[in-house]
Amino acid sequence: MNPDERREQILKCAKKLFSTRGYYNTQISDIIDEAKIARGTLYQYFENKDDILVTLLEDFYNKWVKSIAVNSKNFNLDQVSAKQYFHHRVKETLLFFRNDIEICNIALRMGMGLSDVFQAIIDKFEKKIINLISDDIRLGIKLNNIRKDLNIELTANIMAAALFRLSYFYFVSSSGRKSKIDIDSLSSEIVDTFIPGIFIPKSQGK
Amino acid sequence: MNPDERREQILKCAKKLFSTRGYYNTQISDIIDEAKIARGTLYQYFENKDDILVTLLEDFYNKWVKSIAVNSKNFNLDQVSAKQYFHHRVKETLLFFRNDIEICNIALRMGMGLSDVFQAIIDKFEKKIINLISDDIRLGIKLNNIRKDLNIELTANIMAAALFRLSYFYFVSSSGRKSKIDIDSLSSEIVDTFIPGIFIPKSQGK
Amino acid sequence: MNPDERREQILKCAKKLFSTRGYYNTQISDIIDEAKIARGTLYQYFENKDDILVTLLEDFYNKWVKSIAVNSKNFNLDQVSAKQYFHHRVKETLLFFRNDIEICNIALRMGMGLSDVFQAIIDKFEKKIINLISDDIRLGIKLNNIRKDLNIELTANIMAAALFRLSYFYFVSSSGRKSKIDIDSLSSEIVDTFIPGIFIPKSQGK
Amino acid sequence: MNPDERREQILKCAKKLFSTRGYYNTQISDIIDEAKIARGTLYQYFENKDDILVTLLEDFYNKWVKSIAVNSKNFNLDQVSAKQYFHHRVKETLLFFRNDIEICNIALRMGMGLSDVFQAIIDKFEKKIINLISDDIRLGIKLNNIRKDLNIELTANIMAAALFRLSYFYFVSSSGRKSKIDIDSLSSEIVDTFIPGIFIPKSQGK
DNA sequence: TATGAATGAGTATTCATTCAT
DNA sequence: GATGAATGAATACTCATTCAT
Repeated sequence: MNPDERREQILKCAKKLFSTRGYYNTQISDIIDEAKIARGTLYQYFENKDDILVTLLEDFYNKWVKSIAVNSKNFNLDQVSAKQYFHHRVKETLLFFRNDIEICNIALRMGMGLSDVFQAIIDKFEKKIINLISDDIRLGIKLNNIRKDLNIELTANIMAAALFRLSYFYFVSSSGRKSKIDIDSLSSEIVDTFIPGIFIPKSQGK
Repeated sequence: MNPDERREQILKCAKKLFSTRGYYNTQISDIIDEAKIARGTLYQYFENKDDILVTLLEDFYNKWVKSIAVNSKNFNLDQVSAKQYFHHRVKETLLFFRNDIEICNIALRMGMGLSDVFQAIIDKFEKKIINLISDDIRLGIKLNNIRKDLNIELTANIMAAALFRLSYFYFVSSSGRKSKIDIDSLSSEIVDTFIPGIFIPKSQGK
Repeated sequence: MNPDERREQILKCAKKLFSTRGYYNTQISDIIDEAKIARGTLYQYFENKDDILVTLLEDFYNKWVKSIAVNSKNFNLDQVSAKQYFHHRVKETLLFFRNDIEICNIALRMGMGLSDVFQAIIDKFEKKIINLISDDIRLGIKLNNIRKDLNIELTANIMAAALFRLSYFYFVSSSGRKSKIDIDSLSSEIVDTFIPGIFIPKSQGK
Repeated sequence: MNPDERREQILKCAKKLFSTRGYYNTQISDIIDEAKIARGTLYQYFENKDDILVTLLEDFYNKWVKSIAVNSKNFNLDQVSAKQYFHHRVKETLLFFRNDIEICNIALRMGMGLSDVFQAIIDKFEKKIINLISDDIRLGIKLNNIRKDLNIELTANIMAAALFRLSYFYFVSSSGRKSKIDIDSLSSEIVDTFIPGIFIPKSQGK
């Protein structure tokens, strides 16, 4: 096995383990066991444990940037509708993620590795919120407010994701911004984004 | 300070630290320094480090369940429109999250505490994807395909969140389900969910 | 409950626990739980954990000394045979030990408190040696060398105890004595002590 | 130093310390200091502190079982007298114990490691009981009831050991047996076991 | 006297990293 | 390059003891 292959093999094993157990719950021992190499060998290819994850994340980032460039190049905007373009973008993104689920699991902070005890509670919470949204959608369908052909599971996931992300974005990461966030108008904007795609238009809407 | 207060104080300090540095980068020493208590005191209130996080997460979950119950009770479905109901739900959720940003940061897996090196790369990636979507939206606006009054930042965040979450949901967490996911139809469903709320309807769409 | 009673109660609980789990595997918490008193109360009656065991052992020693004095006084050597005197001594000793099994368990170093894992191995070893001696005795009975009416279990225990104790006494505790121990003559003396009480005399013994 | 040697070295140092100070008064730091190795090295060879003692005890047990097998094989029962056989067994046992005094000290529950304070009281008690028995033997000799050539120290130790062990055996370890122990007959059996080897036969016994 | 919250020195254990072979 | 034994700083956790109420 030549150096490059060995390096790839270590990355592959580390990625698998990081994605499954999380970074902090994966030990160097686990990686060398999985890769069937000696402890010292790993340190010939990577400076330290951090270096492995940094390499994985950088690789992921670079592939992503490259994939965008390729996708954009192969696409002639003049020949497709806006909808087709949107569809294309979404599809390419999903394909890119599906192509390497493990690294996505790491990079999208989905499997950053809490022990099972913690994960269980978080899973319970997420299930609860998805169910709650699903119930609301079903109610809307029953009351003839929401499209009957809606994929409930998918919509609930999008909603939950949007609320999580926006909470994080507006309350945590941009907490230093000048203007305070107005929850009321934020809610309105979210609602307005989703309603047309989900709700059945009413002739005389209240 | 009575036992209940002390317990709360420890939880508060731990939450702050977990949310800032992450669970694995927070040491017991950090917590007791922050709380200005002795090492042993912490272990009179919590079995171990895990127990602290579990308590925080359980508390969060329970508060969430309780808040839903309260919100549902105070709301008379007959007297409001579907849109008002939707708006109410979204607003209450955002308020709940904003009310305790730290725990959300932990529970929503946003601040699970990676060291700065990793965080930097992930942030770079997220910024990239948000920018990409924003650029697409701006292009759509320029081409008169997308509503001019759209909150670009918010929409880009929702899109990104949806794509992350759905990738995780369909490729990772439900990887055991019977039917394979068809990326094409999944993309279509996503596109259909968003288009009506974002795009300007065309009489004769290209 | 008056102070003396409380003190006795603590000693009683501690003795029970020390005897069962051993000194090092019994915590102050265990004692106060068992005695149903507060942590601080214990320290009003005893200086520290050591003090409790020292008190128990000293009490035991003093009772023993006293019991000997009483037994000796009540016994008129002129009116009994040597055998009766021997029998009396043995009986009184056994009665004294049986009267407070827990403290004996501690003081006779039988239950000085190893965790179960260790105890299991030691028990296995002791059972093995007792069985081995028992088998030898049975063989002797079969070959008509040993009295048929012998209590095998009791004899095997005496033998094992003698060998353990003498090993300790001659090899460990008196290892500083001038003359080296001659194993051959030591064995002969042991054998000579036991043979007459166990073996069947032969007309022409080899 | 190869792995096996290192392992042996650690065991040797631990055995020495356990035997001298006792298990609970020996720290990992003491062992690594004694073995002149790093903290982590110890944990490469043993799972934890318990594991070291378990290994020592298991080794001891296995050596013992093996030694019995060897001794039995090398001995032709047909060519020796019962007394010779008995002598052989006793001698082999003593030799085995003397061969590794430290582990015996641990396994025979003689040196399970109490702090000096406790040990002092127990020693006082044991000395007292040995002296008492010795005095009785001397009295018997003076009164011409007991053999003049008796090794008083050895006999007193055997007696004491027998009484300790039997108390433990009948009052503690077999406390679950059906029939209650009759102290009187137990005493008689003990007396009968010892008298022939110790006492001078009388034509007309008092 | 009784209480039990608070203390912190002490202890076992982990695990990334090094380096001689 | 590859190996894996050795390292030791870092860390979680324990538990006898104190002391304000």
